[in-house]
Amino acid sequence: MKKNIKNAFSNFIDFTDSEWLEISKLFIEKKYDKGEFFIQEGEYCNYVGFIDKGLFSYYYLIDGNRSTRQFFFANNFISNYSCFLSNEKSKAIIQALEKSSVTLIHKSSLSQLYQNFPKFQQLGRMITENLFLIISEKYESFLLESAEERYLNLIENRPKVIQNIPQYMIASYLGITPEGLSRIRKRLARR
Amino acid sequence: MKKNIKNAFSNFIDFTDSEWLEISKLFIEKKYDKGEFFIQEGEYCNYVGFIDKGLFSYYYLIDGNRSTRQFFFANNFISNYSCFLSNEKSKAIIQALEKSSVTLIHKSSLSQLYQNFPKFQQLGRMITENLFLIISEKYESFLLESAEERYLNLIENRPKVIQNIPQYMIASYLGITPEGLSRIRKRLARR
DNA sequence: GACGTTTCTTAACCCTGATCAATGTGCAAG
DNA sequence: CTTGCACATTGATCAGGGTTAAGAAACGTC
Repeated sequence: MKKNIKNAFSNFIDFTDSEWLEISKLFIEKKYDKGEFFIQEGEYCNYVGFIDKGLFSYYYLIDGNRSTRQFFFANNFISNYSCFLSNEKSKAIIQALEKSSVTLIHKSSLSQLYQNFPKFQQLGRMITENLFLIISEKYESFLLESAEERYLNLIENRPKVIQNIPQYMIASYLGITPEGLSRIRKRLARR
Repeated sequence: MKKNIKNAFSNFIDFTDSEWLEISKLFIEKKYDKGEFFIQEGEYCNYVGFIDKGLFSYYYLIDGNRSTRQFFFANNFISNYSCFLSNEKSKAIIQALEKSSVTLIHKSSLSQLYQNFPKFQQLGRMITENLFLIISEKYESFLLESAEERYLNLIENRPKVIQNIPQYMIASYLGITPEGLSRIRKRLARR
């Protein structure tokens, strides 16, 4: 599945086949079963991943309640990137919602890539920019849209995947309670 | 005022005095009067700045209404960084709220720095990470706090500066209407 | 110092979604 | 099958903040 990440990279970086051979040696492929953790609360985050297949959720436990911040879908990077960078323990939890397959890069491998391939420095920016854009969009959607609109957008943009996610997680992701989402769904169904 | 940005950089990058001499040649110091624009809607954003002194607001015009997203304070980077990176025209406006002083770096100068000082590549990450953290915090505050709490935090964290900003901008920044903020202020005053 | 403009406040009413509590549904394990 | 648990729905009530419209205050300018 390394070709997925190769495709993703090649949008940003040109490299030769022999370079790619050396680079891809540093990648680790890992499978996750449903419910398995990419990172647990209190752990250090030493990997950035690229999801070849599957789905993860990124959430906090606030007073024992799951508060979902992100879903990570296939063909996107996955990480608690703040912690990856800051070397602090993760306050968030990242967990597979279904059987998934990820290409991992260890922090030290990334440093190695930065050194051996200066152009690879762009990768660090690329990942951060990627995350930056995702969060910007979410932030905008909170300012400009109602919960109902956010829900409709989610259905629009992630039609199939959303079907596999329990509603209380979707609600939390939308920033509302399960009851709130249930009412929105009822309201929409009446049309 | 270049020493401000030097201090900021030296948290991330070590360089010698002679390196710094070469680097700092690429910086441009610019003064902004109150109301002057760092970037206008529809312009390309070819500069990243570092605010030595002053205050800027970053906003959209939505149906003619100012919708404030950020304030940029002294000793922080300033940019419409998405546009800086993507080379698209800015949809946002960045405007000085008071007499300000900024150290600018042109995009081409930054590329030059990247080439001449590979370790400078970190700068790109640093800026993006900086913006990423800022927006993450704001996003969290929207999910977890009421407008009143966000207002109190703002007073707590930016006690003096906030006094110079008209309330309708603060309201917009907090994601509420001026009327809403007025009510909150009244409620707080009664205590 | 009077005027117009911009900003801020207040009030009445409305809407969205939170909270709390009860009920319903689906599925897994015994 | 049935017991139990997690998840979803529903209803009643409530609070925060939006909208609209009006007036008050602050400020710049002549």
